[in-house]
Amino acid sequence: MEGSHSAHLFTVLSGWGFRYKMLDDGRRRILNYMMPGDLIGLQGSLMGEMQHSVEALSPVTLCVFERDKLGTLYRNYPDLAYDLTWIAAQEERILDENLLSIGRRSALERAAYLLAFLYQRAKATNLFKGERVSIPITQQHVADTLGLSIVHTNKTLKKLGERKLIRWADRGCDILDDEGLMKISGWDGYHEKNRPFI
Amino acid sequence: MEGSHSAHLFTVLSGWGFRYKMLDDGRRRILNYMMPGDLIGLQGSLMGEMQHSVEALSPVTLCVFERDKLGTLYRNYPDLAYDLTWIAAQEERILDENLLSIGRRSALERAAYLLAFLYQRAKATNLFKGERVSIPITQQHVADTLGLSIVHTNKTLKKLGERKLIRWADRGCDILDDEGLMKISGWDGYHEKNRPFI
DNA sequence: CGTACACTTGAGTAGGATCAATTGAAGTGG
DNA sequence: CCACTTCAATTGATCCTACTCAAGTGTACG
Repeated sequence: MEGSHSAHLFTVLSGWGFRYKMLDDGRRRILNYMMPGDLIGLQGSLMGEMQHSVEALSPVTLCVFERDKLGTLYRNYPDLAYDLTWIAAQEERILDENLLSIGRRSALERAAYLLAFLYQRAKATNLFKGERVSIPITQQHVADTLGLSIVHTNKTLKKLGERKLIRWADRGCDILDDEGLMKISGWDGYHEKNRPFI
Repeated sequence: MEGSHSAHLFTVLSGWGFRYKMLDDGRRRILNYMMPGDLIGLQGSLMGEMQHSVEALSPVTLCVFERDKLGTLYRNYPDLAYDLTWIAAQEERILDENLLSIGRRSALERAAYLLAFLYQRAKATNLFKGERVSIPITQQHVADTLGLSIVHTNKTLKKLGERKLIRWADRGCDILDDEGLMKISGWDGYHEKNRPFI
């Protein structure tokens, strides 16, 4: 929860989750999604207090670090420290991309971007074992990520469905045409090399 | 420039700048503003290539690091390495906040947030020596930050001016009522403690 | 004196919000 | 096993915020 003083820092080992913030009036804003290899709570560890909340979308397993030992880690394991910074910088890069998308693209473009992005990230982390290629989110999640109303989100996703780019199952989305989504969104894909796994 | 392979990492010592990305159609998206104490090029240093461009808003002085020596720094100066991560995490926090604002607030709220935010950050970094309290940006910058058209940005800023919250000078904005802006934006201010200065 | 750039202003339009209902699947408890 | 609730997805109608188009002003500068 936002505002909590967790004594821990986590690495996601398996499963899906998301980071979000709430506004006073009850509206939720999803900031990003968490997948294996992501860090949870770095901000909290460095600055004393979580600035956002985190929630799971599927059963998740985590690796736990003691927050107090972060200083020790920096002193004794410079390579790990470097990896931590790398992951933080990568998260920053993703946020840049999201910001670009939300500020300057239409609803259809944004939706296409989000789904292509989630699909590609998930694929890069082996979240799709075998053929099952479904993203475990609701349309409300999409709306809260893109800053659209649910109604309009629904109509937008329906358009993507009509074009055979995705198929919306209950509580999940199947990607049918990754390339097609990227073309609509004007996004050139997720290129990440050598992500360290802590 | 985005895509460049700079051999350097910089710290801003004085002056204003901003980070941005361009879309194919020529539209610009400002991601964040840079002030004394900020890092430029960490992403580029860690991942080999700049993912965004940077531009100055006023004369700027920088402190230069050799990118190659980042490994050495992590091995020999763990405290500095820790500070680097701290700054990266802080940037992430600011991006979260921007994302929240852009996705879930009206034009007036967003504009109020942006100006209050810039004002408070600048104040925290001693950018305002003496009485001169002016933010050196054009309305085009505001538009490209908030994802609004210039026309609508102009009308929105005018409203803030009518309410005596700001005064728009040519190429600059004076903040008259910081509290009032925060109230409109529904933002509770910039609380940053102990930022390291590298 | 001409050009460029930042800022203004007005008119018409459209993309997405809000309001209001409905369907359908998945629990849950008696 | 069936009524009852809940939550996700869907659809239609109306409204309004912010966009686009189109001019115009004022100032700085070569």
